[in-house]
Amino acid sequence: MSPRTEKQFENIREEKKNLIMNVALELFADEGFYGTTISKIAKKAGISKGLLYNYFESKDDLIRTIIFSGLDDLDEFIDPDRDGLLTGEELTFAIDKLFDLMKGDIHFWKLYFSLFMQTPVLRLVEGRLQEIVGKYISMLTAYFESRNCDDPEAEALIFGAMLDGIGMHFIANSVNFPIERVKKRLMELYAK
Amino acid sequence: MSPRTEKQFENIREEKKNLIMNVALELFADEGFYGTTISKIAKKAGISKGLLYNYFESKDDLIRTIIFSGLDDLDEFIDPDRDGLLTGEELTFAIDKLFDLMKGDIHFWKLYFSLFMQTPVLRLVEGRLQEIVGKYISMLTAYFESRNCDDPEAEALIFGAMLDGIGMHFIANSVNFPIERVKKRLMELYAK
DNA sequence: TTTTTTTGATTGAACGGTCAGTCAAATATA
DNA sequence: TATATTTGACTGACCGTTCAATCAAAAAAA
Repeated sequence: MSPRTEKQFENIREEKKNLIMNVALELFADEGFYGTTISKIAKKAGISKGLLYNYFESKDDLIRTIIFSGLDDLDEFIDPDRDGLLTGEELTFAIDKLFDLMKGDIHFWKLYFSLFMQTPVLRLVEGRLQEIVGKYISMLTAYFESRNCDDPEAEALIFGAMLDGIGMHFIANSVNFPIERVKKRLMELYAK
Repeated sequence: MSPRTEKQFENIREEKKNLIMNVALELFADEGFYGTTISKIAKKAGISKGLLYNYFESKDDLIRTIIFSGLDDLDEFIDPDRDGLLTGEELTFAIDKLFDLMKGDIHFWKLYFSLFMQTPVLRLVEGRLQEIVGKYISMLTAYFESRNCDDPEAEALIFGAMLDGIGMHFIANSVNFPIERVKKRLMELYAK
C-alpha cells in the first residue's frame, strides 16, 4: 500500500536524477571535479546534500554516470547502425552534425576534453572512452582507405586529432572562434 | 662572518627549488592541481611540508611559477628573435622541433593541455597564455598569407588546432602514437 | 687542532577550515 | 496510517598553511 503509485515514484526519481546530473555536469565542466563540492551541487539544484546520496552512491559514481551517459550519446552519433562506410558527402554531413552536437552541449564537451589529461578522473571511465575513440578512428581509417590514401591510419589520426583540437579551441572560446569559416575550409580539405 | 657564503646558500636554494618544481610538475600533470596535495609533493621530494613554504608562498604560487617557467620556454621556442617570416623549410624545422620539445618534457605538456579546460587554474595564468597563443597564431597567419591562402586566419586556426590536437593525443598516449608517420604527413600537407 | 658561535635551511606537530559522506528525524501523500 | 522522499546537523579525515624548535656546516676563537 504505497502512498504513491510505483509509476509516480519512478517519475519523481527520474526527474530528480536528471536535475542533479545536469546541474553537476555544468559545475564539473566549469570548476573541475575537485573544485566542485557536493554542497555546491545540492545548493544549485535546490535540494539537500543528503538527497543526492539517495540517487548516487558517491561523487565518483555521479561523475561516472554523467560521463557514461554523454559517451553513450557520442557513440550513438558515431555509429547509428550504419553500414560502416562513409562517402565524402556523408563526412560533410557528419562534420556539420558534430559541431552542432558540441554547440548544443558545451558543458559535456568541456568535461570531455578535460578528461584526456586528468588521470584520476580518466581512470573512472577510460575503458569506455577508449572503445569509442577506437571506433571513430577505425571508421575514419576505412574512409581514407576507400579514397586510396598512402597512409590511411596516419591520415585518420591527423583528422581525428584535428577535430579534437578544433573542438577544444571552439569549446574553450566559442564566442570568438570562427567556426563557420573553419568548417568550410575543413570540408574543402577532406570531403571534396 | 657568515657560516656559508652567499653563493653557497644560493646554490642550495636553487637546487631545492628546482627539485620541488620538478616533482610538483610531475604530480600536477598526473593527478591534477586539486588531486595533488602539498604532503604528496613533500613526500616525493623527500623534504618536509614546511620547507616547501620556505620556497613558495602558496600552492597557487607554486603552480603559477611552474607554468610561467614552461611558458617562457615555449615563448623562446616560438619567437627566438627572428624576422617574423617563415618559409616552408623553416616550418618543417619548427614542427620537428616542437615535437622534440614535447617528447622532452611530457609532464609540462600534459599540464599545458589540461589547463585549457580547467577554469580555476587557468585563471592564474591566462594573461601570459593568451599572449603566447596569440603570438603563434599570428605567426602562422602571416605564413599562410605569404602563401596566398584564401582565408589565412582560418587556415592558421586549423593548423594551430591540429598541432594542439595531435600534441594532446601524443601526450596522452605517446607509446602507441605513430608520431613519425604523422609528422611526415603533416609536412607533406603544409610545408611542401 | 679543537671548541664555540653563528647562520639559514629544515622539520613536524598543530591549527582552523573544508570536504565527502551519514543518519535520525521530519514531511508528504494515497 | 504506512511508506518513500527529503532534510541538514553532524562526523571524521584530510586539506593548506604556520611556526617554534632543531640541525648541519662553516667561520672565528681558543
